[in-house]
Amino acid sequence: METLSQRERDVLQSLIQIHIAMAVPVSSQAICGRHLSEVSPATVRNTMMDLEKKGFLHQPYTSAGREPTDKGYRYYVDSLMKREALTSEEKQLLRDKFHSYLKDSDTEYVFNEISRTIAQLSHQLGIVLFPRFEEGILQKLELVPLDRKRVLVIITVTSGLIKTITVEINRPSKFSNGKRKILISRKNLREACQLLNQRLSGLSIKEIRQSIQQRLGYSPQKAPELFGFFIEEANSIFRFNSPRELFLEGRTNIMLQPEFEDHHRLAQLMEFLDKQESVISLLNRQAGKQGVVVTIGSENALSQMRTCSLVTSTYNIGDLWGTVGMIGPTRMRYSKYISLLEYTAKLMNELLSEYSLA
Amino acid sequence: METLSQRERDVLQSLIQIHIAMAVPVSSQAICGRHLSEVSPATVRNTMMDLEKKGFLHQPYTSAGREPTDKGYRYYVDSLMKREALTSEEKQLLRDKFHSYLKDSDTEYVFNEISRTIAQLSHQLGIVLFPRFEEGILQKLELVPLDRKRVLVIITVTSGLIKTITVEINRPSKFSNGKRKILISRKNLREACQLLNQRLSGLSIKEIRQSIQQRLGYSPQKAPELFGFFIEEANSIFRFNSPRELFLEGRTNIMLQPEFEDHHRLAQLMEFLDKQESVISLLNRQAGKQGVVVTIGSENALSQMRTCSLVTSTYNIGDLWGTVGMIGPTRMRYSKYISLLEYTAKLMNELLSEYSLA
DNA sequence: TTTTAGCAATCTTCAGATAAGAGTGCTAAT
DNA sequence: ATTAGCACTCTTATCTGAAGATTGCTAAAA
Repeated sequence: METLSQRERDVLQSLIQIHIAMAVPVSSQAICGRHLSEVSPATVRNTMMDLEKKGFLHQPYTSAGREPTDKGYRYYVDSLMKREALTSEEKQLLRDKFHSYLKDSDTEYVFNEISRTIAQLSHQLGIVLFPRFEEGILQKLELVPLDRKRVLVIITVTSGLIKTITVEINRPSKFSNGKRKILISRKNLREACQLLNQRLSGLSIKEIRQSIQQRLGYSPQKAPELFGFFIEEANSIFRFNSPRELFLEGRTNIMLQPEFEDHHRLAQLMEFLDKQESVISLLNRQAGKQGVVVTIGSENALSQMRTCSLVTSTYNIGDLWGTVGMIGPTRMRYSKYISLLEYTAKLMNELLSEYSLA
Repeated sequence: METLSQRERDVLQSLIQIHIAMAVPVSSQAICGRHLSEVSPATVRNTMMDLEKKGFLHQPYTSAGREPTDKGYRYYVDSLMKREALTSEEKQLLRDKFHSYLKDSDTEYVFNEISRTIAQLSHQLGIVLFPRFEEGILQKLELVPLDRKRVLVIITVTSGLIKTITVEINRPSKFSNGKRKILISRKNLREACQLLNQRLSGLSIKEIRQSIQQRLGYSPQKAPELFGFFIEEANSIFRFNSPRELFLEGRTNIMLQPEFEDHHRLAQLMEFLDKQESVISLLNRQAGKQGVVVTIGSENALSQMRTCSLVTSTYNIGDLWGTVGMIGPTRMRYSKYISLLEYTAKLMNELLSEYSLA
């Protein structure tokens, strides 16, 4: 990492703090007025020129104040910024909110409210991505007959999280080529269920989907048709990429930021946010990183995110993990929001594992 | 309804058509140029004055062209507009899309895609509201043990739609005041389940929630604790107002309309859309109406919707019904979009009932 | 060598002025 | 009842100049 003189560090830090608060290019005077009153504006100006040459600042036009570049923010986040811890009131507020959500045992509701809370406290866009169910280890699989044609598959992974999927057995398809009808009897189901559990439990959902064919083979000893069906349909049964895994709240917060006065830029971002898959894939790049991760502006690669920062943290529910985070303009209060996400993730780790989630 | 002369009707219709296409105040000249070439602009001007006096038109400023008022649009939709049927290509496209969604039997995905399709074809905001499960008649209720503490409740209503809810049995609560633990044995569950079905099936979910106390009483003959639990928790078990009942797609479409150049107005609308409950309650006002319903601008009462129109239709899945619709500026192509929603609802009626939905 | 004061130069922003143009409303003629 | 003609109104775009913010540079001071 590039080294900066103490003076440069002071100026950069001060400038960024002012810029975050005021959302306009910062002048040498402003810096002296607020933080560095011991030196003159001229001195600060000289330092600013140096910082600009090194790529930490940028001048929107000749003889305007300076704004931090993405590189400037990066340096700030990595080396300058002092974390602002949440106050005990804020922590209590968060705890209380979590407990009130959890009264309702509807998982989706809980996740949605969490993203809403993040949005509320940060005035940014709050994000929660459902735990990556695919990575979960199958604990138990149950089959419940619904009617003549449909079976409910209940998949429990070791975290205790469950997913239910309705499958239609006798739908016209390649497999049952119009001729044989599979009988859904209690007995059939019980046998199939037992065998599936024997063969599949302990594997991750992903593994199951990928290798069910080999694992089960076409050994037609018991309940062969139901088996055939599961093998045939494994891809859709064990696939969990529902668009409903992603919870975004607080779009308005972002809209109201001055950097999105430009209508066109805003439209681009919103279009991007509307495509859940692309947001999910953005979040997946952060997968596996420890702690809170900040991705600033152009570090995001995607053009729609060029002027935005993404702050994320991973949370864990048993052996499953998901992502919680926020999106806002690069000019955001990292020092506070990092703590917010850290604490939110911690609460999720603590509280969500203990409760029933479906 | 107010009666208008043929001339007035011609002018109003022509003006609205032009306004929908051009998004600017319409001049007398424009009307003569496009539709009423047999009369002079001066004549049209006179008629426009009459229409303005009657409240159908409005002039943004002296000596500008005219725009339709909400009343003008209302008259247009009720008496002037010729429905534009979908072309057979469009119908086929819709059918194809539906069939491709239904390959995946994830209900939420299907509903989400439908709202996305509406958005795509109309360039407005597409809306789908999940069927009102509350109105459904309970067909069957099943209890499946998940682990020591949790039971999965599977509720099937007569349409065949199902919902699953995880309930935690031994959570600390008013009811089990810290002392007695309810045992979740297969036998206990089977008995409770049987009894619940006996007493509750044939009732609507709403009725069950409201009157479960009376219906089950505290008759502690069999599985008394489990029973007590269900009575105690009926309100949360049989409540379905998940925020995930509402599917909105295509926010960007609306943003790009010229009427939302004003940032502040846009922010207000988006804030409104972000509060799912308020959108749901807006949709619920259309509940029970037949066919496609158009609500124009201030007819919506809500200030955030003052400049928008809501077009909705009801669809049915068995005995359940839901709402599908769109939101856009009052200046929208009603003639086409009404047909679009009508056909979409028809497809939903036809296709969704036959498939497994969970 | 580092810091600072002083100052011309640069660029934005805003208010006001002007010109062009679109469209109406009115009047009088058809 | 319709229309042509025309003055009038209001918007929009472009330009201007003044005010103000802020810089970069130079030369002096620390």
